[in-house]
Amino acid sequence: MARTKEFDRDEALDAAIGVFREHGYEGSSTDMLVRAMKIGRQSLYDTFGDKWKLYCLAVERYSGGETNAHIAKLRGESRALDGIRAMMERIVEDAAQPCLGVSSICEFGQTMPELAALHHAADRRLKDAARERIAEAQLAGDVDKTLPAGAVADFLFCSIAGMRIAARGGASREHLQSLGRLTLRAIM
Amino acid sequence: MARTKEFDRDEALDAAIGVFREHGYEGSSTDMLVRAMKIGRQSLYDTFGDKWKLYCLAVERYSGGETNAHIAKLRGESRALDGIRAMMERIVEDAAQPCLGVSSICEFGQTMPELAALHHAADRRLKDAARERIAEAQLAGDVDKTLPAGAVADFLFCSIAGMRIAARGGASREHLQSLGRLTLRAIM
DNA sequence: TTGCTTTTGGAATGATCGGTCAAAAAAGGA
DNA sequence: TCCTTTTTTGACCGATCATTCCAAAAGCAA
Repeated sequence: MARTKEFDRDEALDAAIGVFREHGYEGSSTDMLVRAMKIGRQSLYDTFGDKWKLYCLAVERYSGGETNAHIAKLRGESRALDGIRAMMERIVEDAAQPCLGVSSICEFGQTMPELAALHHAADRRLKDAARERIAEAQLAGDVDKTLPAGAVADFLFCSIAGMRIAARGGASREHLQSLGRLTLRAIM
Repeated sequence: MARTKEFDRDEALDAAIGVFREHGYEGSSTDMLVRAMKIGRQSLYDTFGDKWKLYCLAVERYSGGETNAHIAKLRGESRALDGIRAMMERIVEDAAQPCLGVSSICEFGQTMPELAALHHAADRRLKDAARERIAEAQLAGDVDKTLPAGAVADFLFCSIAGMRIAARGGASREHLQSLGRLTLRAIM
């Protein structure tokens, strides 16, 4: 049971996430990855298999973290609508870095089953949490009761994806805030 | 002034657009392009320069066409709100094929000035036309008069981008229709 | 036909790709 | 100290990349 240095796997994965977010899968070379992850080339292959497996792990970790962050904001306020608003505000705050989820869907669509499965899993978890809080806001009279909570959740995440594209396309902070406001307006 | 066979330049460009839409820039090889465009490899380089110039031409042609289609729908109805609705319905109709504009922004962000300039130009033309029709709908009492027309236009295109991501992620037609409905609801 | 131009296809360029190999170096436990 | 395991390094592999060169083929004008 010999213990040696053993670099931090999650830390390396985070560095890989950074590269993939910025350049996509095809645009990221193994050299770029190795350099950013600050590990030896062989360590990458020993630890993560190959570039594609590393990418899938990166997407899984990234969307898990993003989902957690979304849910934390959703549940972080006592009033449900405030939680929803906090989630939208976080999007504005973090819009400077591109979203790996959006990038991955854009690059591969539904052509890679294992990737689509990852997205589907994260999506369901996120949508369930959102629907719950939306229903609560509807009971409180803050969100239109005539709208199906699932449709509202889908709309929120559609709008979030659009805002992230807008940000990647150069939209200013004020611009994004305006988009967030109109999104909330749609569900009230 | 010798006239010879001379393949159709626009037709070849359309074929290239098809490849780039599906696989992005990095994911498209010159072999794939040459095969799809049905021209010799040398003709590609003689006519379009190199892969990057071809990509820029493809994006320019694509976003020009998309902008025209959007504007045609916007102006195709006598009632302004109906024009806006028609534009949103076209998104649902054509969502099966990925959008080269979204893909290009996602892949390169603002890192390539010539590409960013293309997007900016198409964006402005589109936004101007939309703002005009939105103001008209506001006068008719169909769109909330308290919202700045420019902000409404931005919101519509943000939502359109989100819907296209959703479609690429596997959203059904009904799903997309619901997103379109909620988008319109936001501005009324 | 004779010419000129355009298009084509194959071969070849050098660079870079993802991935492997083997040996050196480093680190901790004994 | 020595031993074991992990990590790094750099060379190396075949494949593929974008691009170029060149000669053959094809189309049109005369």
